[in-house]
Amino acid sequence: MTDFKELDPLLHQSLRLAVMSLLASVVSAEFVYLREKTGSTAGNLSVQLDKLQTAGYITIVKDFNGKKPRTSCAITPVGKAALATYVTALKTYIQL
Amino acid sequence: MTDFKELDPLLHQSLRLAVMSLLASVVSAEFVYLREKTGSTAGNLSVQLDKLQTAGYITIVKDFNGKKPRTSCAITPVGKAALATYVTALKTYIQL
DNA sequence: TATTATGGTTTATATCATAAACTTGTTTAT
DNA sequence: ATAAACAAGTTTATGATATAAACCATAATA
Repeated sequence: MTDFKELDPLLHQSLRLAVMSLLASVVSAEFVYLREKTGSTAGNLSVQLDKLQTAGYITIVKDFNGKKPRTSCAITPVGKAALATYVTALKTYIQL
Repeated sequence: MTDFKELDPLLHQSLRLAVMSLLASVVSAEFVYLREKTGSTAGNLSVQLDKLQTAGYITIVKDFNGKKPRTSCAITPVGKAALATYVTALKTYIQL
């Protein structure tokens, strides 16, 4: 130790990190599922998903499931790489 | 998984986490040492140390080393416990 | 036809992080 | 002796961020 590596500010936020964590292990996940799993409000989730998409960390696809709107999210290779880098950086702060 | 545990907002910030990480493994450390190790500005460090002290996570003692002012910081038991809890919570977000 | 529910988005505000400016005192140069 | 530069911090101004509340659109229900 040490030389603390910079922590990607986009991932260093609990809701966004939780979303990325969830998306890392599945092909894709729906908005409602993410909201329930994270316990977040829909508004907050909507804002944070936008930021992750803008950064290229996830893709968001909207369609309809019958008559209901459906928002599906998936992590991108860029997002996976960023998450891996983030975890590596975290290890310069805490012993895992 | 999962049930993401809440991340102590006081520790979920890079400079404060770096400081706590440094203090966790020593009896005490001086302001200048912490500034150099973290690469932070003095102003930012000053503010963040205050917050950690206010939370009871560290103690700050001021004295003089010859004629120079000296600020020494040490982690408290409360701070150590909070750090341990934080690490545990982090593990609900990332696989270690 | 209201009313409630579903699936979100927009935006207002309060908090936070940070650098810049400042303070207090010391050492060095002139 | 005076001025200039340095050391160790602190204070503050402001820009960015996180979040809940308010809102919108459509669908199902009473």
